[in-house]
Amino acid sequence: MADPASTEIPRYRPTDIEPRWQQRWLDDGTYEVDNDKIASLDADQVRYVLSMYPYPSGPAHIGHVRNYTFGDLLVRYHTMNGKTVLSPIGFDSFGLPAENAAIKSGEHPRSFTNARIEELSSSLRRIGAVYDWRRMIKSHDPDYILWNQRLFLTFYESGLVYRKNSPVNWCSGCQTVLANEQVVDGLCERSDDPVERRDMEQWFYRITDYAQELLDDLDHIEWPDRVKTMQRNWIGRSEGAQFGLPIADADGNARTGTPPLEVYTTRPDTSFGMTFAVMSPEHPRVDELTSADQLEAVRAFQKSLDNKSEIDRLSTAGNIEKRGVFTGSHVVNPVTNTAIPLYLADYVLTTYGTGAIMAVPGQDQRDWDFAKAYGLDIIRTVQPPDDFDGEAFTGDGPAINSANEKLDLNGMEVAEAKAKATDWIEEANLGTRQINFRLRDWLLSRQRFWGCPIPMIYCDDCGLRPAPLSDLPIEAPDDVEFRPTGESPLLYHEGFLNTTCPDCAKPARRETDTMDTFVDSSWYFLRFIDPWNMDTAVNSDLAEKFMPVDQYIGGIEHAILHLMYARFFTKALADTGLAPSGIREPFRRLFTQGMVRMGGGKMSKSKGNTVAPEETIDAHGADALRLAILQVKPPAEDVDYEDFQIDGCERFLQRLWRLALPESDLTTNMRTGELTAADTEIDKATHHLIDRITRDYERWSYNTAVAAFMEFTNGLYKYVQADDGAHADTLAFAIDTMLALMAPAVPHITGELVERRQSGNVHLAAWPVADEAKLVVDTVTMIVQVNGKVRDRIDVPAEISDTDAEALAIGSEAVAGYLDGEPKKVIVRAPKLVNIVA
RNA sequence: GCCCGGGUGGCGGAACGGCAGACGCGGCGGACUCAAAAUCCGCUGUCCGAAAGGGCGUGUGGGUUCGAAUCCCACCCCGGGCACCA
Repeated sequence: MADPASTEIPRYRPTDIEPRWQQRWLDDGTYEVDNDKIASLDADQVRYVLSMYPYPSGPAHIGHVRNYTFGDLLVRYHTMNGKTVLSPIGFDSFGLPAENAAIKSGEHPRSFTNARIEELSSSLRRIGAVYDWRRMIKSHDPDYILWNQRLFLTFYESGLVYRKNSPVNWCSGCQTVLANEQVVDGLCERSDDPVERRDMEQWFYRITDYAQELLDDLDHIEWPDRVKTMQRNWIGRSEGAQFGLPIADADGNARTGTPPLEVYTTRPDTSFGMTFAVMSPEHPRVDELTSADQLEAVRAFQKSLDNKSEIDRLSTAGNIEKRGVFTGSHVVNPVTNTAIPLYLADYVLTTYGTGAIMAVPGQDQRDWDFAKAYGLDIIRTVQPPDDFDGEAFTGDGPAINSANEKLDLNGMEVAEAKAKATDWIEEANLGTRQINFRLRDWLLSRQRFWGCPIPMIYCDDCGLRPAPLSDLPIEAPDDVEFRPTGESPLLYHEGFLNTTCPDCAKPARRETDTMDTFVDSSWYFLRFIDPWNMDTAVNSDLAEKFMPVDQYIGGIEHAILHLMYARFFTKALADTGLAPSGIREPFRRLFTQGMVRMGGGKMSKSKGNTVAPEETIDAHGADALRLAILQVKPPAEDVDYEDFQIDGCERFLQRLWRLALPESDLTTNMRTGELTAADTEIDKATHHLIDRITRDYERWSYNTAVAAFMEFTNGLYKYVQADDGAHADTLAFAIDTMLALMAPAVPHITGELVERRQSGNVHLAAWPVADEAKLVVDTVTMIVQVNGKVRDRIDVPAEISDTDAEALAIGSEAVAGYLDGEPKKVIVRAPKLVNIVA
């Protein structure tokens, strides 16, 4: 016999309720922020929550969903806390994949990209993420191109832009430049031709001007320590000395009239152990310093590096024998006054320091390996400890073998020896102390079509000229043909190429390089503040209100490049007057969420292992998917898609629905009147839930928040099914409170249930506040340990004194058997623990 | 190779230096059902034991501590980044 009541209960059908709520959020403009209302608000009433804008690769994959769920939860949470929350969205819409698609299919990247943006926008709406869509920015919007180009020109005027030669990956078969990603095992992924390194004149941003500030300001932002550490290491500040090694003549004496070879070292204290020197194979003085009989070997060595990546070159794996070559020349170690051989080695880079090093095999493992391979001398200048069984010794210890007539370091520890050696180098006029950074200037030119054109003009008479502002935006043309080789169509488009010189009005040609897409993403967060403004790139008044971004959310894979470039842009914009000078950092707090992996590897469009959320949403609903994302792992960690527990989450939402629905079969008979002990328990648990969820949301512990919801719901099921049933008021408060706490996580079902319970719009409701008095616990389970092992548990009053706690523990029968006479020591941590050391 | 993370039951995970394994998945059992599904309730680290109870247990090896998953050192394995994928 079927229960007639149960058939009448409306079922939880996410596909029925979710679209309605999504439409409502759009229609009501709940998450839109009007700039004209911002002026009257205090900074504390305004929040700026931003998830990194996505590259539009098509419909969202599950990695996107994870990212945007975290951000959406925060937007909704802060909104319920009474804040005005700026939550914009945009698309990083320039880039290689659209160009590759164009080469394959002939479809113009613009229409291709716009279609992908539509798909991605639609999936973002379908997961229930809320944005102020009116502020949408696409990197390829003409307006955004215009301001991007204006910023470039302003930086150019300020001396933050320059040109120099730099190597690119060149495919001789395709006659085009390849991205690193397009080089597979040294071959072109399109044509399989070998890829060589070729020098080209390219554009750079002078990010190194900001190296010290980029380093220092890390101390003032709330970012994960690991990201700060990665950025510090990337900037790579080192203190050392730069000095000259005189070129030796045939007799081994310093040659006159030839400038010495400049080297940089962080360990000037080890100079007495310098037994050879090494130049980068690209060093400008290689030709000058190569002897006739070594010329052939040097040329062959240089040639062998054409197809070697920097990672290969810096790697210490592989046989060192083929990684260097003797130049045939010697230089003089100015400290020992002896001639030492000069080599080239692949692991010395022109981009760092002076492009030449002094080699000290005794204290540097790579130099040690090199010395062994080439039969060079090894002199220790730091005494290793007696039990040291390694090769090069890089640790601290007293200096040895380190004295000449004027300088004696022997016996000094490294720091002292370093200071003294540096002083001496300066006094002896050999060189100067020097701070170096590993950070290199930002190469922003790309030999591509689908990017923001660099607004420069080449005139045969006037040279390089900035494009006039009236030309902006300079857009990539629509009538282009993509060649199968991947060459940029800009190189052949006469309409784009031909212009006139802004100075002499003679025919001139446009720059065909476009900007790195990291340029677009380096300031979009500033444009979101007032994307409609056509007077200025950044609305400074509003920027003062909104900036810095209170919470920036994105993948850990952006820990270095994007986040460093955005920090640089923010500082440069402030210094060039384009943004308020006080805004030195873009993102006050950063959260880097882990990646969603598939079969253990990174999920990406290029690997073809993405999972579309659409089917999951159709089958289980967006709320179940959101909940599964929150539940499966701490947000900071990588997660395998296989581990998502959608079924369990959907089941939980069904349980919630059944319990919270006004016509629930579980709540047909409820008590009123006097509260019982059980009611008080539930009430206290409700206040504890408020406390716990608030703290979990604040500390990004969403998986434990979901556990708390499930635990609480299980408790309520027991409560309503108990013999004496639930008290109507207690239960209503418990359920309404939980729905409010869950609203940021699962916005559709909570919106629907609260509306059906006639409790209003949960998303506009105030965030619940716990009653401190109800959080007080009066009884605690005290742990009694003997030698660190748990032997008893005793319920004690929360305010128990140390003396009483100890007496209780010693008197415990369970403990007696483990004690042999007087305890040696008793550690008391009342009321939680007593440890007896027997 | 270098820089940065991570490693806890069958699985995802929880745990201010203080009860290891919350919560979920899976599994097992029970209730309901003619039956099944769904739902509801219970059990579920491992070894010994009928049970009570006890031993062992957080990648491996050492250390600090009254007490270590947590702090330190070394090693192994997995992931991210390495400057033109974004």
